[in-house]
Amino acid sequence: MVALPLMSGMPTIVDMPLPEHPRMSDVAARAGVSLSTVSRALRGASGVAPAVRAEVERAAAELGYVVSRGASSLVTGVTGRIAVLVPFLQPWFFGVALAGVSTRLRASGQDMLVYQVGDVDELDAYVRSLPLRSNVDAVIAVALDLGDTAVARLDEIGLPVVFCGRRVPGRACVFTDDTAAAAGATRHLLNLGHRRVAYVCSRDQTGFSWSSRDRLRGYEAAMAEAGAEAVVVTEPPGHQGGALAMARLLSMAEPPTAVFAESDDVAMGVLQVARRSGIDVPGDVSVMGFDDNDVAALLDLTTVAQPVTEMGERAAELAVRAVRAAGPVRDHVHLDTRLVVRQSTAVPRSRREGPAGGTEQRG
Amino acid sequence: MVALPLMSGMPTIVDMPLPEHPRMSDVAARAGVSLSTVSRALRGASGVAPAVRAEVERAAAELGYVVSRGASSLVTGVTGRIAVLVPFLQPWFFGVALAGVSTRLRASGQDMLVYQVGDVDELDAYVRSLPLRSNVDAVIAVALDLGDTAVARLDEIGLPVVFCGRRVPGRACVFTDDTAAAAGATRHLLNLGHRRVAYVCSRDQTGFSWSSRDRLRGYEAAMAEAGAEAVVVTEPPGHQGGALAMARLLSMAEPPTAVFAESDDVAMGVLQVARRSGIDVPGDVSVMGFDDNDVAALLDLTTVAQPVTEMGERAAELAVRAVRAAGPVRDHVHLDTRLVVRQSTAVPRSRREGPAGGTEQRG
DNA sequence: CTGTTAGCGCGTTCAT
DNA sequence: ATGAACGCGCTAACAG
Repeated sequence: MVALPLMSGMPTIVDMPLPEHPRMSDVAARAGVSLSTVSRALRGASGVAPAVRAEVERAAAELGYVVSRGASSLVTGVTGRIAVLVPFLQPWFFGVALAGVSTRLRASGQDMLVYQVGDVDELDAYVRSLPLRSNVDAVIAVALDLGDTAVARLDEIGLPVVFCGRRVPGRACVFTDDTAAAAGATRHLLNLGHRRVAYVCSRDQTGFSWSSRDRLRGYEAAMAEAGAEAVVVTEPPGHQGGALAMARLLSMAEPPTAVFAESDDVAMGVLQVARRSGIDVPGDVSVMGFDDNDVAALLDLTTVAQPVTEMGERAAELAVRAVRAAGPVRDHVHLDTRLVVRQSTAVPRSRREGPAGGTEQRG
Repeated sequence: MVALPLMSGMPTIVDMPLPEHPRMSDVAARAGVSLSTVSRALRGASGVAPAVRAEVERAAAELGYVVSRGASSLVTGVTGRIAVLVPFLQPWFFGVALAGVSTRLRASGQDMLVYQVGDVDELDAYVRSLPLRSNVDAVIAVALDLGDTAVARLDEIGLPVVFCGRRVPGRACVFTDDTAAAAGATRHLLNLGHRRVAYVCSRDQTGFSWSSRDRLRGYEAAMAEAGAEAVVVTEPPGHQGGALAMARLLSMAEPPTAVFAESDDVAMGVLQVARRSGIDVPGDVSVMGFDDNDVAALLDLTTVAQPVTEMGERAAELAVRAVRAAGPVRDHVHLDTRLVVRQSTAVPRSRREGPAGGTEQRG
């Protein structure tokens, strides 16, 4: 083997192609000032002569220089990053919520780190060991119940937490009143004249609560209030669960005349089975959803609309505020839902054909 | 005002509540070794006596110590973060793709930074100034055409780029053959006996390509091959565009007997208008989608399925490899699509009622 | 208003 | 196999 004469200190082919990014010292040299001045100027700190500031900015622009966040966060402790925890990434809700968060964070130049924590164990693993240490400035938990231990851990680290989609006493959170909304939706069905109103809720397989319990409570309250008997069917999440639920409801001795599904997704399974069974909606049965996702409009589904994008934006807003305040932010942001009445709900057949009379049609 | 005797150097109430995280020196002290040894041990580097390594790990665990990525990336240049660029966050496709990326990155302990770049200007702004400098190790562009200048800029910085959902010569990418898939879907309709097959494509408002052009090409090729005349209707994206398109198609002198929509989302608008117009699907008109999103199954839509989750996973895989290799990775990962035949496509009515005979039903 | 100094927490040479 | 020094790129205290 031939010994190649590689003198150290001499540039070799190896270190030439490194496209060395300009550093702050390069900018300083070009602008003819010191490092601190560059730092101050670029950071918008006070105490820099306007002319000097302009000169520094020009030099930076010409060099294509961008401050290294990694380096500055090492000393400031601020990373410019915010973590968003979601149980799933696929469902409509989370995409929309993330879009809201993203929009808000872009406005303040923060970056969005997204973690999918499918079950409580993953969540725990995330909170425990992974990348919290000097990795993010705040955490936004979307439609997620962080356990007490997880929250305690975040507190210990001094990391602000914002809950999005769930009301948590004593914590920064943005939420809608699921219970009241579900009660309102149920009352709408009752007011139409329905008595047998069934509720389809999804089994909580992952240990999280998707506001599921709250909606159930609202339904039950409204039913009790009206003296009607609650009929609750529990199936797996998603439209498949909705389909299973509807199949079960249709095999009851006295099938319901109205079905309130926990979410639009579930409602779609209900609609599918209804259609395939030749059951007219809303003629034979009314169907109510929850969410107002983009398919709901398409299917003419009456549903409860939540301002999901705004929830994301507001949650991000709280997170940013918490970072800036460097102290606890405990705001509760309560957003309104609204009932969107479409074609999937109507007066029950019994009412139309009954003694009340009117312009009802038969056959 | 009373002057408070605050001696510097003396701990005040201000710096006491800071929940000081343990640093590497704390671990070193507790294990009775030096910083370098702790660093080596925790990083799994060679040259540490097994006993010492165990001792260090124990000390770290007891202190709840986690290595600061910020600090280590300052010296190694590796951030452990990968940026994912998406044009939108809401559509089904992106949620699923992100889930794939997330899963793969979790496996190697990388974090996922998500940026929504709604139009080319935002993209440019992102690539140009924002957080690239020592902020991420690689970039995954999902269903996005990075312009040449943007790519050149990333090259300049030395940041690996992986394209997900689009074939880019000379670049790492994972993709499906949209042209072939669209051609296959079109041929399926032609083989059923349809001659007037319309294509609904969405206007590219943002300057991005959603594989739209490729699918159109496949459709046109298959039509030409069969000697059939191409009928292309262009409308805004989403199901609203699909609805508009179907309305236009239905007002033609000779409406098509089959409609091939660029995406399932568009197809849903087509289905909606068909249903509202009392047009039977597939009796009067066949409808074909593209994507196989979760609603397609619900609506019995025949469509082209893409392995979106796998696309995300493979893209992340390439990104991780590029980071490790520290050199260019140019793999092309070609994934297969498949036609999912459901109830929205069938032999055209003319064929069923025509001279071919058979067990067709009338009325 | 500006420059100088001293670290932020860690990886990486070198010695030993 | 281990430890001491140095520096990653930047900000924060000081001095001038």
